[in-house]
Amino acid sequence: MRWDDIDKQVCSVARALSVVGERWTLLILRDAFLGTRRFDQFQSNLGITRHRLSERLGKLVEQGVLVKVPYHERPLRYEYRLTRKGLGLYPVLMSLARWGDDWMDRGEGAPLEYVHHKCGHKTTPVLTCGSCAEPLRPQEVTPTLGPALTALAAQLERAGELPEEIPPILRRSMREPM
Amino acid sequence: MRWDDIDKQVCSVARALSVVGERWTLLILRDAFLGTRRFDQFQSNLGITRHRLSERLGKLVEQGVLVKVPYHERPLRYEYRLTRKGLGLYPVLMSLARWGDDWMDRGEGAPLEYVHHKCGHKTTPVLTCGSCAEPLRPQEVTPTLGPALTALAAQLERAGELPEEIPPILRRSMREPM
DNA sequence: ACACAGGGTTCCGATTCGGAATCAATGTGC
DNA sequence: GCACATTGATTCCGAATCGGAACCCTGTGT
Repeated sequence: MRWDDIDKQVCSVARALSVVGERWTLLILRDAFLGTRRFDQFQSNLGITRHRLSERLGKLVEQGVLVKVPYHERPLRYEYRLTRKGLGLYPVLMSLARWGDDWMDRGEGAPLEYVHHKCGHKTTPVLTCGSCAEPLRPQEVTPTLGPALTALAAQLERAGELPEEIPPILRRSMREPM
Repeated sequence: MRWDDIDKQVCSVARALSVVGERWTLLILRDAFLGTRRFDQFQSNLGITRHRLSERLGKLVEQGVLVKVPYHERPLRYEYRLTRKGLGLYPVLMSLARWGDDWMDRGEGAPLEYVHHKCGHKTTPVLTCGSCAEPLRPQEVTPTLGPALTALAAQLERAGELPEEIPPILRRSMREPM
């Protein structure tokens, strides 16, 4: 399978990665969350080539993750800002940063720390359950078929499909996790 | 800058991506979290080529994200299991999945849902502050220099550096975020 | 008229990817 | 004993992607 076909999969992770899964894209977004907005700032911060940067920014705008906002008329200049969709990637970036802090440290401690305004403390981000607010651990979560896959499964059943025609995501979700 | 040099950056996101930022790697890990363990299962679930899969698995093992555990002697066969380091990526995967559910839906609802054993509810993962347990929003968090960067900054100051020699991450972290 | 800044685009050689075939080490069925 | 399957790793090749550098365009400032 070609990489550009992953967005066709019935899998949210695959679909997310079809937008942010290319080289540099998440680093561009990290910079955006730290306040970078202009083409040249991105370019010199990241050390990405102008060509690649332009390509990635274009795709992110196309996908609604960033918007081009004019900050200067004549000559018309745009800056790139996170949309609500883009801001939604905050947990992804923070989780990556936390994992990097925890597991990729070189003995000098974390590069950045994060102060949470509400409580005034340095924060350690934790993924919690939206229902009970407990930390979410992989061993304590069971994936089940959601609407999209139940529909698909029913459809296949009506068609009287053979086992080997079950799409990967269904096969996967039928096994016991972890 | 070449992509394989990003692990040299003083940035946790960059370091994390040097391990999990290549094509397919996060999809392999998604499968691992759903219970996939054997080479051929990964291969047929993902539709990745054997060559690429072997390469990616090798790197993940090298980096300590997966371990090869023998599940059959003679012929010696290994399966790939998540280590503690690998399990630490759960928030990254869940956040990606949630973002995909929220923003990449095609009108059929989520592919998978997740039941949390503790509370018995379908869970929506939320990133919260480890200190005050409130949801963590980008606007309410200020990044500050951590140990690694304060040390670096002090070092540069002693050397009496010129502004343009300030490394990207420092330049970034000096600007006002968002 | 000339240099400069911001924001790209074009071109080219190098790297990586995808697909398919091949190899290899052990079994298993008959 | 021999064909065959399993579980991978390895090789080869054409296609796609990447990295580096040069070039372009619009407007400004002098």
